[in-house]
Amino acid sequence: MAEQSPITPRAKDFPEWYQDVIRAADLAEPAHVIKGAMVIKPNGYAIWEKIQRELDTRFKATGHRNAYFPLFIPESFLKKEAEHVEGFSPELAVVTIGGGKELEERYVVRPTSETIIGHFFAKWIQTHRDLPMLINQWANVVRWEMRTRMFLRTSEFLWQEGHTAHATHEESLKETLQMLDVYADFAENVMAMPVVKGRKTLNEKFAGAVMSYCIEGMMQNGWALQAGTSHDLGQNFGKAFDVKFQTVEGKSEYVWQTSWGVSTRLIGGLIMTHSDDAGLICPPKLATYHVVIVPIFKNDAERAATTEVARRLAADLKAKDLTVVVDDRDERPGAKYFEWERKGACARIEIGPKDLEKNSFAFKRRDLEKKEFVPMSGGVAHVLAQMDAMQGDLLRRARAFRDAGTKRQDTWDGLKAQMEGPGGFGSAHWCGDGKCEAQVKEETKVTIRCIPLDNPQEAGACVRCGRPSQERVLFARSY
RNA sequence: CGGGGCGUAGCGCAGCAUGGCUAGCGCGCCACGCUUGGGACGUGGAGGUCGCCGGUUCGAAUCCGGCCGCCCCGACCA
Repeated sequence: MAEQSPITPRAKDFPEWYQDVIRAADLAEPAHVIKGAMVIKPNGYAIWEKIQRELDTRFKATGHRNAYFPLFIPESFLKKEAEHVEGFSPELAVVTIGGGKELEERYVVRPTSETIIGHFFAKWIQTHRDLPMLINQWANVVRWEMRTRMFLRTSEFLWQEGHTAHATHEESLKETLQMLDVYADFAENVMAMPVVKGRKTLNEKFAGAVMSYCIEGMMQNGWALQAGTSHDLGQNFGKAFDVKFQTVEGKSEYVWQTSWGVSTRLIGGLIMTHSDDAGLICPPKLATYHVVIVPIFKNDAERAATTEVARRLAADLKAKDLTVVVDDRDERPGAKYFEWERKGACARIEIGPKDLEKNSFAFKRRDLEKKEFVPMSGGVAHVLAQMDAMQGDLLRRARAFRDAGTKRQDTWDGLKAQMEGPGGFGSAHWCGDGKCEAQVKEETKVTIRCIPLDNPQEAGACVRCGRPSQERVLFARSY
């Protein structure tokens, strides 16, 4: 009776569990009045803000500068790169009327900004001295989706898109891989989400790119999540938008470009990597609430005493840059515990009459079962140490899960059995033929997530057709 | 775009095949009391143009017609 809207257990229905966690933690809700759209609520947006701050710092540290380009893109721009328009046209929102009048040229609501940025790069870049051009944009984009899932796929989403131009392919490729490393480092060290860095197959690459690279994570249901992409655009957009520069030798050449992005989808990945049946679990580096302190009392005198100590401890913790809430609402303690667990507070501290006597407090980490009693004297240090420990433990646990879910498969039957059963990553040989890849997808809904970078080269036979192969790729169901 | 479902209080639903008086229930919300070391309880209370438009009828949440919207399942995607 006490429980309001229970969270569906993961084992029973994973997608339902996912929605429940988002609702229980008050991260977001479907907009309902707009098809496929969502409202990111303060608890969810706070996570995005931390993601932004961390990434933005890393982008700046690698020499990039932020800029902002228009939301609307002339439809003709999209059409300048053949593969690009073909890839995106099914999911475009198009503006046909402005100010009550039919537009002379229709505007596309950006699904991504390569084209409009290409247009401006052409104006901004004249000589090799203007290169490299290193730009990032924080923006919203719209892709008209049939199938929506909160954070993972909505018709409008928030993201960051880096766009750079270089004098040589060597340089642009280096940039592409550098940003992939930035993403991977961020995913693991901030989100505590282990990822595989890899190269996309030609079927899976970005429309208009020469080669796409990605980081892939494994969610708790064994599905893969593409958490970030970095594209080597070659000279495709340079040629489409006539982005030329004069070389040192005085010759005119097209620039070599890259683009790379991560989106609010990361929040979905965060949820599906760490959370449990009790609700959200968030690594301290991204958590909205680090510590919640609940005073325990039986009468007004105890209330005053425990609340006073709770406030003092809260102040000490806040001084160490932790986000702390003293929950002194007139509710039963148990109800508060469940609420903060749902919302993903990293730790809970209880301070009751017995603690005042012993000059200690009760400490419970969100990701661990046990509750421990900590002397008030070293209390702050203990909490700080536990935040670090939790950050590390979450990554270790997620990595162990990912590794256990990654299996070498040398036969088609073996791979199929894994994909139809527990899922996870199937590491298997592939001949490199897109037809084989398509066949696999047709039969099992499984796709090649990536060809891991630094892949060991070994002789083998394609798991589908038996033709010779030099390396293994990762197969998985994906979002 | 094909298949299915739904629209009644903030949320979840009942009521509707057989029209009828003042439209119910659970949770949540507000007030007061009592409680507070893992989801308490009592009493009182607020809250609805029944998705929209039209029709049938003395009378429509309920029957008929149209429209709109959203969700879920399939082909595409960060």
